[in-house]
Amino acid sequence: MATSSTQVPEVVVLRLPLYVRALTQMRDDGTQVVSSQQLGYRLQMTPAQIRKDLSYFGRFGKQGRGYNVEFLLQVLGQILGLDRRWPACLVGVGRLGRAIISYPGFAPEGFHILAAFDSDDDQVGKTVGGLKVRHMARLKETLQQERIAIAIVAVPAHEAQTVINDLIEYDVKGILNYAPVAPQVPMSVVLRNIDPVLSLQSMTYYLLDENYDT
Amino acid sequence: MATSSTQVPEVVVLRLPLYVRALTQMRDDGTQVVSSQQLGYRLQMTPAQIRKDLSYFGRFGKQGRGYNVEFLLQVLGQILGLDRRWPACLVGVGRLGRAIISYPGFAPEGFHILAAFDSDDDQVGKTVGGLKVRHMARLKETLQQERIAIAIVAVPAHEAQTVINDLIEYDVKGILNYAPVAPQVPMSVVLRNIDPVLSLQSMTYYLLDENYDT
DNA sequence: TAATGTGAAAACCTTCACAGCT
DNA sequence: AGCTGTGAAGGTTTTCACATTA
Repeated sequence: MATSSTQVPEVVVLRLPLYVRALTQMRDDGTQVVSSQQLGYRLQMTPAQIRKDLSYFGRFGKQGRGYNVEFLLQVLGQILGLDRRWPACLVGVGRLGRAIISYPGFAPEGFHILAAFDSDDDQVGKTVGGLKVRHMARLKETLQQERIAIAIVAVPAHEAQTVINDLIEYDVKGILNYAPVAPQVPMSVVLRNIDPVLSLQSMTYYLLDENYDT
Repeated sequence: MATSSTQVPEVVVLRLPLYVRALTQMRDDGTQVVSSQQLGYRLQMTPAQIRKDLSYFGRFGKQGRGYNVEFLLQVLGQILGLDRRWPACLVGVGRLGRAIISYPGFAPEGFHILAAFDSDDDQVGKTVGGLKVRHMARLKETLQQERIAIAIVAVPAHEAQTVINDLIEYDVKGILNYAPVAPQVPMSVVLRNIDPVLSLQSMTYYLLDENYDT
């Protein structure tokens, strides 16, 4: 229960969802107990790292046995806040935005897109994926009414920073940004970028012949 | 020119595309010279880090002045292999796959999706985003003919590992994986995962009140 | 003067190795 | 016997600070 006073490294927090994934699948396969060894094998990481990561939050295993999958899942869910609903909104209902709205992977994990916005008057009023598109002018009002803390941004690159500034002004705390830019946000706001082109551009470095190992 | 014998840290390689992005925009804005200070401000990182990162590859700046934007862009493009075309293929033409095919951000960066595959016979033969969908059985043949080294995977989670195994068998060297799994690949293959749910699940940790700083 | 490039120091993260519990 | 939890060691990455050069 007692949150450790030592600050948890961000890399550790980034790995926890990976553990949740693997554990969920193991549970669905009927596994009841798992060792750091087994989990590590599944995720291609060392058992020591998994144990160390978990130790930042408490002592969840049983010596000689391992971790109870169900229990560990519950604990990790609580640590990450996955035991709640997270209302979210989408800004930008172009091709990408539409794909995001219809993506069926968010809701089962508790992320519910409750509103969609666009600055294009031709889009406003239309229904996309069951949501009536609202004008950006209604951002503030909607965020407050629906208690939305998370925004997903899928607008053109040149509009992203402006949109993000608005979102922050209206108290959004987390932003999942799909626009190919590196937005500036205050430290109090959590930003995650989804950028396949950047991923490809670092990948190619390793595909060049010059960089193959001897 | 001479590739340094010291191995470049992966974190550094992951940051280079960020520099490319920022520099490209600066160039388009008419900036000709930039200091590590200015670039750092733009990307929210320390000037020292930028200088150190670049120093792994050579000496590209001028003391007292900074870096020539155009020149640095050219150098970084060469280091990352962005000065080539990268033929790629897509596996899985469901909702997500279709969105990826129509995403206009890949081609301008040299990533060209030349073929699309699906295991669903109802999809095979249809045209999606200008590409005729091929059956998975034609994977090997096509990859070799088109000299494709990069595959984009957008199949359901439970099919991902199988598809990826095939791709690797047929000599794909880089995989951009959109399926919500942690696939196992040999070290010789470069894997990048795009997983918005994982991003959200680590974000929420910081949105919980208990974790706010005093 | 102004900014790079870089050894050295500091901070950070991972792995080791083993005491201790089941 | 087997595996966790964890200090300590080891390795990596970031930051500092300054000699150097345009």
